[in-house]
Amino acid sequence: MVAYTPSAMKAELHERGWRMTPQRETILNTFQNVAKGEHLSAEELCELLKEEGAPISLSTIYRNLKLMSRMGILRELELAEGQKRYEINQPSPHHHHHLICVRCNKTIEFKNDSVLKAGAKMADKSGYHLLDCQLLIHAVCPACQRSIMPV
Amino acid sequence: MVAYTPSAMKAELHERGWRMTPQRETILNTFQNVAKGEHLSAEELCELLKEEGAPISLSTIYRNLKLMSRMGILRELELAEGQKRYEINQPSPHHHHHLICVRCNKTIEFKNDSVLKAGAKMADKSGYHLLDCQLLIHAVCPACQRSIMPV
DNA sequence: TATTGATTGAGAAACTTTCGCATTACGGAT
DNA sequence: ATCCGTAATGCGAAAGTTTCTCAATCAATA
Ligand SMILES: [Mn+2]
Ligand SMILES: [Mn+2]
Ligand SMILES: [Zn+2]
Ligand SMILES: [Zn+2]
Repeated sequence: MVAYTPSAMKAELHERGWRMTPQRETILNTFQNVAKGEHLSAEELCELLKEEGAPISLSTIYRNLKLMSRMGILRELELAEGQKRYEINQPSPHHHHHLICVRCNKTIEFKNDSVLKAGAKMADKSGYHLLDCQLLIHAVCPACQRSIMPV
Repeated sequence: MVAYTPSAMKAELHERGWRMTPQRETILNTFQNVAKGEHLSAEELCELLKEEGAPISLSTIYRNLKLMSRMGILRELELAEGQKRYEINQPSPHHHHHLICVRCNKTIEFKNDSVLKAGAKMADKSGYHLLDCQLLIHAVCPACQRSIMPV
C-alpha cells in the first residue's frame, strides 16, 4: 500500500510485461486529485473525464479500475447498492475505513491504525501480499432510526 | 448482532407491521444450518432449496436476503466478483472477518475481537445502530504470488 | 523506423438484481 | 372459527451494471 506516481505505476506494469497508457495516467491523476471522501463509480468517472475534455471509453475505465485495484493502487468499495466505487489507496496517515447507513447510505470515513495494523498482520501471517484493508461497518444512522421507514 | 430464532425474527417483524412467512423461516433455518465458512449467493440459495424440496422463488429470495441483512440477521459480503454472498450474522465468539485473494478468490476467515470492538465503538460514538462489522482484506495468496498470471 | 502484441473504443452480450402485477395468505379483529 | 385488509409471494419482464468481441491503434523494444 504505497501512494503511486505515474512512473512508479509504469515501472510496475513493465515488470509484468504490460504498458503505461495515457488513459491509465489520466485515471491515476484523476483519483489523486479528486476531493477527499469522494468515491467514484465507473460511470461517474466516465462522465467526469468527458466533462474535463479527456474522455475515456467506459470499457477501458472498467478494465483499468479492476487492474489498478488488483495492483493496490485503487481500493474497490461496495458502499451503496448497485455499483462498485473506487478511491485512491493511501497508506497509514491517510488510510481510513467506512461506516455506512444501510437505509440512506450516509457514509462516514474514520481512521483506525490499530485496525489497519491488525489487518496487515493477519495478511502477513498467512503469507498473503496485502493490497487493501478496510473495516466496513453497516449500521442505521440516527436520522434513520427516528424515521418509521421500511427496513 | 444477536443470533436469531424464528420467533425472535417474527417478533421483530411484527414490531414494524410486517409478517413472518414460511419462506422467511426456511431461509433463516437454512443459513443457520449451512456449514461454517459457506457464503451463499441468491442463486445458490435458490438451487439449494430446490434440491431440498422447499423451493422459493428467486424474487422472494432477493427480497428477503436484503430484508434480513438490514435487520442484522444476515451479513452481506462482497467477496468474489459478480454477486453478493450472505452468511448468518453471529455475535462475538463466532464473529469473524475475511481475507481474500483477489486473483483466485481463496478466502480465509479469521477472528479478531478487538477489531470488532473498535467497529462497535465507532458506530456507537456516532449514534449509529450497529448491524454488521467486517474487516475486509484484499491480498494476493502465496500460490498466486508464485504464478505469473495476469494481475 | 519497423515490429509485435498489449490496449483501446464501440457496441453487443451476459449477468445480477429489481420491478409490476395478479394471486396468495398472515394475523388482528370480529 | 371466519373475515378482512394488506403484506408477501411467484412469475416474467425490465433495468442496470459489468464483461466480452474484435478491428484498429499505439507503446515499447530492437
Ligand atoms: Mn473513503
Ligand atoms: Mn464468513
Ligand atoms: Zn440513514
Ligand atoms: Zn490466490
